[in-house]
Amino acid sequence: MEARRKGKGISRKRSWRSEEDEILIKYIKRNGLGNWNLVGKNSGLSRDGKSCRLRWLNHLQPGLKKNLPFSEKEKLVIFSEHAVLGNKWSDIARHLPGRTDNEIKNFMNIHKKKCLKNGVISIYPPEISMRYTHNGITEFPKIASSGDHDSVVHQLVELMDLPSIQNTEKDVIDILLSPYLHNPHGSFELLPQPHLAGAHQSWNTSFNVLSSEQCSNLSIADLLYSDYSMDDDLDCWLQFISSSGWEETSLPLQSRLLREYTASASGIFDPNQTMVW
DNA sequence: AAATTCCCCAACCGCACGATA
DNA sequence: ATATCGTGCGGTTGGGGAATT
Repeated sequence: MEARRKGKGISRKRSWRSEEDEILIKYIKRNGLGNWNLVGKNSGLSRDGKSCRLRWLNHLQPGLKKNLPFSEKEKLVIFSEHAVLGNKWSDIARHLPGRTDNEIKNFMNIHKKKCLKNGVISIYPPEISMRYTHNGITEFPKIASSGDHDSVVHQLVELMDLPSIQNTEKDVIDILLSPYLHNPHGSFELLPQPHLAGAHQSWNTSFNVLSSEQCSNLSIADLLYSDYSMDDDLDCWLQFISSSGWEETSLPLQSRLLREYTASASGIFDPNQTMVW
């Protein structure tokens, strides 16, 4: 009635009361799991079978880790499986005892939303996305959310305020990557981009300089997690690039060139420094 | 303190698929 | 072969508490 008065129509949602839960649990204890439609009809609940099934699976069945936040290990499993399976929530849930598909779906949807809001393109932590980097080529991780591919790319284009490019993933990636390719110290660095402010915070990690080997194995996703600002010495770097035949070289060779260059650079960069997450 | 906005998560919807009649 | 039913799945919605103004 309240909803109707507010002109929003009648709400379809009705939360389960504890009395209803008790009835459902008793019914299933007595009759076992079987035909959910019969549960709806015979339990005395004014709920349909689907609703009963959902309530049981997501909240009442034994062994659920209800009210326990996902552990870091569980999160890693989710990301790892999602990178392979995509939105196959029930398949992912099979790897996590006590967790439901709905729970995982909610977690990922919230996570994706945060990534999108913060301008983080890769939804996966680097340790996951690096797994899918082979021979220097990374399969770009799935981005965000609902909607078809084009609409996702369109979202990105809007989000990143890139007005005049084609709506293709390649164009978006090219533009996203371009700032990194001009770093003079052998580490890939991110140009100042206000729309990416705070992006690195999503993993609660710190990101130090990468060694050149690490750079050569980096994925787009990993690059997008860095939060370094552009170095002033751009001209020097560009000069090095143009004289090195960089464009024609293979990734391993580029890696070596980077190493050589950084070794001769001002000492800001330590080629042996490791990445800290 | 009150109003508003944000965010999370439980509940719902529609569709696909397999089993059965 | 096909109609019906039950189940499972993924996408979406909206209630309500938390955070912010």
